[in-house]
Amino acid sequence: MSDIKVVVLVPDERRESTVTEGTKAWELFRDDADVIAARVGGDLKDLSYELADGDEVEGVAISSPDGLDILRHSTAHVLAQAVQQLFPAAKLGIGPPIANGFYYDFDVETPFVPEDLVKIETAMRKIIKENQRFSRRVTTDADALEELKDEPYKVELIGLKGNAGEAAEGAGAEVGAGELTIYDNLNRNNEVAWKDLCRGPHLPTTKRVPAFKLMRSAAAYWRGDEKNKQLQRIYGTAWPSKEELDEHLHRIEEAERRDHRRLGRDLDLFSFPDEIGSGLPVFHPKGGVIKREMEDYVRRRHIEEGFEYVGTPHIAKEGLFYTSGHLPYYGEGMFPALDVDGMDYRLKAMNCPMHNLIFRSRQRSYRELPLRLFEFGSVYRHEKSGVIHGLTRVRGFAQDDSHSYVTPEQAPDEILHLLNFVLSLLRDFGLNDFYLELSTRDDRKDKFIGSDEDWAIATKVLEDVCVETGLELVPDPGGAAYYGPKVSVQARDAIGRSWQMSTIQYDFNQPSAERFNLEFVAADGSRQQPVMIHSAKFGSIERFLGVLTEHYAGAFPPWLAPVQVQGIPIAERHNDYLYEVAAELKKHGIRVEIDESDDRMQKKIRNAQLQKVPFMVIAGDADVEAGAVSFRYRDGRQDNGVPIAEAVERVIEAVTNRVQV
RNA sequence: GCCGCCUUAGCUCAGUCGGUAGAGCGAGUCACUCGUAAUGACUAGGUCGUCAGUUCGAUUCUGACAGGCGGCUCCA
Repeated sequence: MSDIKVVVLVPDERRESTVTEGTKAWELFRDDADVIAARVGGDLKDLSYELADGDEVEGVAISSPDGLDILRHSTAHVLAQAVQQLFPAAKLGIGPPIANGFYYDFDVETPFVPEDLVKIETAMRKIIKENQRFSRRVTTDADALEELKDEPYKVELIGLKGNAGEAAEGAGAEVGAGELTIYDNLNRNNEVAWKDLCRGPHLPTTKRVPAFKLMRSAAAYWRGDEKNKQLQRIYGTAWPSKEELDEHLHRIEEAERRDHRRLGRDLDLFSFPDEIGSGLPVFHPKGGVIKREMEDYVRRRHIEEGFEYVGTPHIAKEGLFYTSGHLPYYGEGMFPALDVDGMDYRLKAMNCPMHNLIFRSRQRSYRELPLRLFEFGSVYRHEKSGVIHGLTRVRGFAQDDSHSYVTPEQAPDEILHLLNFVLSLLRDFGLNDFYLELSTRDDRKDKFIGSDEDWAIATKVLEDVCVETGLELVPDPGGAAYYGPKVSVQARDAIGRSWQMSTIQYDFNQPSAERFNLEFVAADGSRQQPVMIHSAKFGSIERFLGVLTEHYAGAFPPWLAPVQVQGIPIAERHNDYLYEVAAELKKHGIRVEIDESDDRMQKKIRNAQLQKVPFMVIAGDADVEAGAVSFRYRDGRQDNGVPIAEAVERVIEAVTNRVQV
């Protein structure tokens, strides 16, 4: 047996090494228990990979991004084996790793119930304990088809191999594009305990799954198409250690604690009365304060940025939405027609057609451009019943919607202007972490209108502007509106979740002669067609309020807080004194309430704390005598003996500067 | 829209193997007037989501509908 040379890549070092032919990758990393796979010349391999002369080999640690995927995908195999053990009739779908975990789809007669998950988890632990070896075996299409003839979904995937573009998301983990492989799970006697079509790589053995948990089961369409059969999907999570699993579960709890639907009730912000209908929120007085503050601020900023505030009705004759193209392309998203004296009216699902009519209401000159129209437009969308979610997906909402009418030459500057404006607004509301998404047309021509050339121009304009911001840019093919491409701003919240906020869309279709036939008179006296740029800064006021609630976990910055100052008298005789302090604050527009219930002051502090009021001013005998208050922040910090004037100043300062406390 | 689960007091939840229900918090009343996250006592509050069916009898079993939750699909 001859020697071969390999290079082991360790951080900042290339370590040349001579090994005998037939050496497996694991032998290079036997001292490092964290290494669960190898990257050879850029490709991920099992640790059982047999080294070849000249290979450059790097260990893949379990906690690296690739390592986590391998761990999770391997855990998905353990899940599938356990399911087929307990439910022999279950047919396998796909089982890829996903963010924080994995899933596996099964075709079973009866959906899984929570008790099933408990049993499956137990079976999985047994498989892990058995320390089965993941063993890779190269096969051919023909052999695999024969071997897996009882797995109809796998057979379908083999047929798709090579057409990765057509396969479902996640299917790449099964077949990939290269050679077809099957992974056998071998028990201690080297008998095949279970096998699955899979590209790999995998952990060396099942025992290398340190910590996992099954989360839930749900139905999912085969290959993500609602025309296909629904399979039963089991979601799980897996981590390099028990501690990391616990931290993950803790983060989920934290997210639940921030859930705006719960906080909306606890803080008395809004509700969804059944009598009104699904997805139709009402704002209570406290939610109304936040909503009003948001709207006032956003309206003022728009006007400062050169927008003109307009107003339009909630319904219109149906023909308007045929002119705009919304009914043919977006009809099922709109509420059914209302018959008004024999004429069909529709609740509007968007504001642009009405803004177009304002533009068209008289002849426009190039000197007026860019013409920027803005309003909080109430729109109604017939969202499918299963998608409605708190304030983030509703059926009736207000868009902070604007349309800029520009010459094609002005479009890039206007878009950049809008993008910078959007970002500065979001920052004012405490969101600082963004990336952009560019949604473009795909080749489903029936979903989009306009010429290839116009689409190309529009897409280029948006893309250039995106690049100019220097922000991370993620492509989203097929995500465009039917009338043009869009860029959306995705904001990450306090616990790292990203939300689609603002959208900016380039539209050369609605102004066209076949649609609204918008025109302006150019410098040379000719009539030209403007481009319109749609933009919504928050997307929807409702949704943004929901996102902010979760971002702040209900502890809004003082300028947005429904109650900014809670006055807490230590005994009843201090009420009047606090009312004097309150009067001083109210002179400056501060929202202040005095708790004059007969609760004890400890209870009053607790209540203010639970309501997440930013400031508490507490007064007892000592404070009255000194003409001062005890000034408490909601995080528990407190300064005693603060003179009234200074307390007022502190509150005003925080509110005016829109700082968080 | 699809699949599954759920719906009992304002909230969170017990409970009734078919004989119309309880707790804690909250609310109201009273007492207490208190120095940094829950003072005490008492009281009120529920056609058990809605409508049908089975039954002597349904909150409990069955069905439909509405609403919610978790996913899938969708999100102009």
